[in-house]
Amino acid sequence: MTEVLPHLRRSDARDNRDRILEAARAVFAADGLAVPMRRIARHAGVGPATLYRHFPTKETLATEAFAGQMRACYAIVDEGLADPDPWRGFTSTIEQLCELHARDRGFTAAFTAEFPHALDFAADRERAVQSIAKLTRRAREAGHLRPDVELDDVILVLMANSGLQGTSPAARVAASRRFAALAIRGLQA
Amino acid sequence: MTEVLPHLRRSDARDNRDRILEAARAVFAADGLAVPMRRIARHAGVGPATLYRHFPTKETLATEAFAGQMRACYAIVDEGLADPDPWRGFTSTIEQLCELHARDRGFTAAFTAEFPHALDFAADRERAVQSIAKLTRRAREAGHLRPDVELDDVILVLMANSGLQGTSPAARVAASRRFAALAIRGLQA
DNA sequence: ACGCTAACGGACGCCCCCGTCCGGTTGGCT
DNA sequence: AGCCAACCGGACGGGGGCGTCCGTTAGCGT
Repeated sequence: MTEVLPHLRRSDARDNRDRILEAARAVFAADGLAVPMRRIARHAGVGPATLYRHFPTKETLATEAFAGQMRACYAIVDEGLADPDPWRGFTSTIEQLCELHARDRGFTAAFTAEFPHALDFAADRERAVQSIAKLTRRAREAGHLRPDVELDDVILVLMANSGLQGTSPAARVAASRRFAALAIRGLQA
Repeated sequence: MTEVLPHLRRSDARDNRDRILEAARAVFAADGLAVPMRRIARHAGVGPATLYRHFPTKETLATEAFAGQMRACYAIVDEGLADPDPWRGFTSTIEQLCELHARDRGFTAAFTAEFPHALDFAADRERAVQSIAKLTRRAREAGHLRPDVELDDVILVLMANSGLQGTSPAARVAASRRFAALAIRGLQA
């Protein structure tokens, strides 16, 4: 009963955990999800066993590593919904989501293709998709989108955006920006 | 001097070569370029050595396997250029190219990302790109495209299209069709 | 200061893919 | 029919990623 907080890790363990997550974010963002676990371990200055102890699978690692990006996604769509102007809310959401995905190769892969077999993202993703649906409906009903535009069309745009794999991150972001503008015009009434 | 046709292979060799190419087309189309060479060999009912003898590298194999698709690409853009209506030529080219890429995962990868280090496609690709540029210019000058649309925008659309990786081929084609329509509207004046 | 145990990481065995060698097979020509 | 060279494919050694074990280190509580 003395164990009020039973699972506080030791300080070095916490440090390592943080370093691993930081390394994972960097490596995933640069080279996607298909990198060897050991590379992340090396980048974090940690042995393979330590990596596996903290994160038994790549899924668990990715889930935690991308938690921030996931929150950013929520923030973007929530901000879009909070905008009193339906059209501006819609367009800025699309633009920002596209840019976010362009900045991080790994997150894109994790978000769209989910994972070999369903990530913890599934639920989160669902929530985000619901919000995007709401955003889309609102913009359409305000007469800014073509009447036949559905949620699926917006998803289509986001998926297509993930195909923009320029060499440098800067090129990806630039391409993504142009693409978002083009896609928005394609959806507009 | 009796050797009028010096390099006619033996019949079994030709058969195997054909079977390998057929297998490569099937496997590449279904699962992309990142498949083990041995899987193609097994699918063709051939030993690994035979595969490597005919095609020393994956590049050489892919180049020959996709020769047909490459020709199809040319045919599409040439047909577009031959169309007296610049707009119809432009749109039908985009639509057909998108569909072609949706039907074949491997070809998409080979065409866009080229290859680890430049495929024989490079020259062919260049030729196709030139034609697309011509097609784009023509449609723009006819006033059907927004004045600021460049070749790069069309390339952007084709690259984005390659990001549409639905599970089934049918879903990919469907998504691709919708996407092409959306993109064309986005480029239109 | 000291011991206890959580935590570390080098090393191991496993599996899959790669590209090649070589003994056996078979098509094609006389 | 019989020869010979072109051709085949099983087998081999190398390399790399995987997930785990275990002897050692070092945080933390007393």
